[in-house]
Amino acid sequence: MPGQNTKRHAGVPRDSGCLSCYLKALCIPANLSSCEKQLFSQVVTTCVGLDKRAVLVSQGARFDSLYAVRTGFLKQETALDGAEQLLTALWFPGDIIGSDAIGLGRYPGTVSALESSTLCKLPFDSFLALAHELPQLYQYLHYNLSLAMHEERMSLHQLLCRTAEARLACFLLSISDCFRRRGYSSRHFRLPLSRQDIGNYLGLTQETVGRTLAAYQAQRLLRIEGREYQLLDLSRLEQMASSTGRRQKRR
Amino acid sequence: MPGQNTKRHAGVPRDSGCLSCYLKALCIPANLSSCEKQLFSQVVTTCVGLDKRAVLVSQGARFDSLYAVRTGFLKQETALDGAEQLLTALWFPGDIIGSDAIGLGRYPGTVSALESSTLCKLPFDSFLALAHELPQLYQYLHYNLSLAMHEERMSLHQLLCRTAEARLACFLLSISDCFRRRGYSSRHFRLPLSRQDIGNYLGLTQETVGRTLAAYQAQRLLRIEGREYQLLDLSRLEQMASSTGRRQKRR
DNA sequence: CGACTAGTTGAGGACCATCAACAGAGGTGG
DNA sequence: CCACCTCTGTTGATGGTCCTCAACTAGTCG
Repeated sequence: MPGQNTKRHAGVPRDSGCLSCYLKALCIPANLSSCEKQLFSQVVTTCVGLDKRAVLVSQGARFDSLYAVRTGFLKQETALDGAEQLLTALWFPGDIIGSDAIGLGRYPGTVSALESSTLCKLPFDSFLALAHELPQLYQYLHYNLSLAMHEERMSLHQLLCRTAEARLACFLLSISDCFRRRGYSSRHFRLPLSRQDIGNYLGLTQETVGRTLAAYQAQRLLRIEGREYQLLDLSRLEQMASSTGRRQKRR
Repeated sequence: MPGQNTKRHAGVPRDSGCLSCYLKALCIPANLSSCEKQLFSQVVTTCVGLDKRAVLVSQGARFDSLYAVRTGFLKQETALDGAEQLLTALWFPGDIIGSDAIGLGRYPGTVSALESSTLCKLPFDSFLALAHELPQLYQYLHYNLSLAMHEERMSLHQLLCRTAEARLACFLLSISDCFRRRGYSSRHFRLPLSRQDIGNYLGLTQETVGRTLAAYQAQRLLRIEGREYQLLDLSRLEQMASSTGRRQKRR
C-alpha cells in the first residue's frame, strides 16, 4: 500500500543481497552458511527507502511482512481510544520491525522514520516457507521473540517504580548501548526524538523530560546540543539508573 | 532438579494424556488433530505437583522445559542487584510458563505456587523435535510469543503514565478477564497475592495498594474479604482504568 | 506466651503533572 | 525584506499524588 505513505524515496532498490550487506552479522542471517544466506536473500523482495517522517505501516493495517532496518532510525506510535499516544518501540539498523504484529495479525502502531531510512522487506509467508527448509530461521524467531519479551518486561517493570530521573538515565543508557553494539560511539550520538516523544516512551511529560535533562547538564553528566547527546559520566548515570525505589531514603 | 524445591507433592503423576485434559481447548494442542494430540502427549513427560509456596524453578537456573499450568496459580519474582524484588509474571490454568526463558537460556525469575498446583512439563528439546514434524507447534510458539510481547508492552506502557488508582483498576480487570476466559466468574474470585506482591507487580508500595483498595470499597466499587475479591461495578472500574494521563485535568 | 507476618492508618514532604507565558527555529506568503 | 504561523523547547508557580517512616492491630505458629 504505497499510496498510504505520505512521502517516499524515489525507491532506489539497492542490491539487496544479504551476502554483501555490512549488517549481516547483526541481522537474521547471522548464523546461516553463505549458501543458506543466498537462499535467504531471495526472500528479501524489496529494499524500501523512507524519507524522514514517512510512514512505513499504519496502526491497524494487516500484517504481512517483517522489515529489517538497514540504515536510519524508526519509531512506533500507538494511539489508544483516548487522545493518548504512546511511543511503544524504537528501531536501529539491524533490528527487525513487526515481530509484535505476528500474533495479532495487524500492526499494533504506526511506524515512521525519524531519519531517512532504508529497509529490507521480508514477506512473512515466504519467510515461513523458507523456515520449513531452514529450521534455523524458526529458531531465530523463537529466540528473538522470547528475548525481546523478556527484555521489554524487565525494563518496563523496572521503570514502573522509578523516578523521572532514573527513568531517563535508564533510557539514555539503553540507547547508548544500542549504538555501542552497532559499532558507533556509546558516548556521543544523535537522537532525533522530541522531548514529547521521550516523554511518551517513558510515561513522563515533556516538561519533566526537559527539566531532568537540564539538571543532568548542570551536574555535568551530559551535554546536549539540539538533538546531539554527549554522555560525560557513564558510571554516575548507571548509578542513577539503578537507584532502587522511587525516592532516596532520608538519612 | 527436584532437590531444589522446598516442598513438593507426593508426586501423584496423573494420567497426563492431553486427549482427556479438560484444558485442551486452552492449552497448546488446541489446533491439533486428535492423532497429533496423541503424539504431543508423548512429549509431556511428567505431571508435576506443587504445594502452596513451593518453588518450580529458581532464578538463573538453566532453561530446559516449558510448563503448562493444569490447576492452581503461580507467580514469577525477579530479584535485581539491589534489594529490589519485582513480580514479573502471573500464570493461570492453561498458561505456558517459561516462554521468557527460551531466548535467555535461563529462567529469569523464581517461579512459585500461590496455591497448590499441578503442571505438565514439556522438555523443550522434545518439543522442538516434535515441532519439526508438526509445524503447527512452531506456529503456536510464534503467535503466542508475539502476542504475549505485544500485550505485555501495551499494558506496561499504559501503566507507566497512570495513577495508582488507574493501575489497580487495570490490574483487577485483567485478572477478572483471565478468570472469565477460563469459565470462572469475572466478578468474584480469590486472588492469593499479598498487598506487597500487587505493589511489586504495579510499581507501587503496599501502603498505597491498601489505601487505594480501601477507597474503592468506600465507593462501593468492590468488596474484599481477606483475599477474596468481589467486583461490584465493572463499568466504573473500566472507566477508572482507562482514565487518560496521570491526573484529572482541572475544570 | 512471644515472634513473626500481613494489613491498616496517619503525618509529612518529595516528586512531578498541570497550566501558563515565553523564546527561538523554520517555513510561508506578501 | 518583514509579518505571521507552527513547532519545539524552556522556565516558573501551584498543588495533587504517593513515597516514606512510624505506630498499631489481628492472625498464625511455635
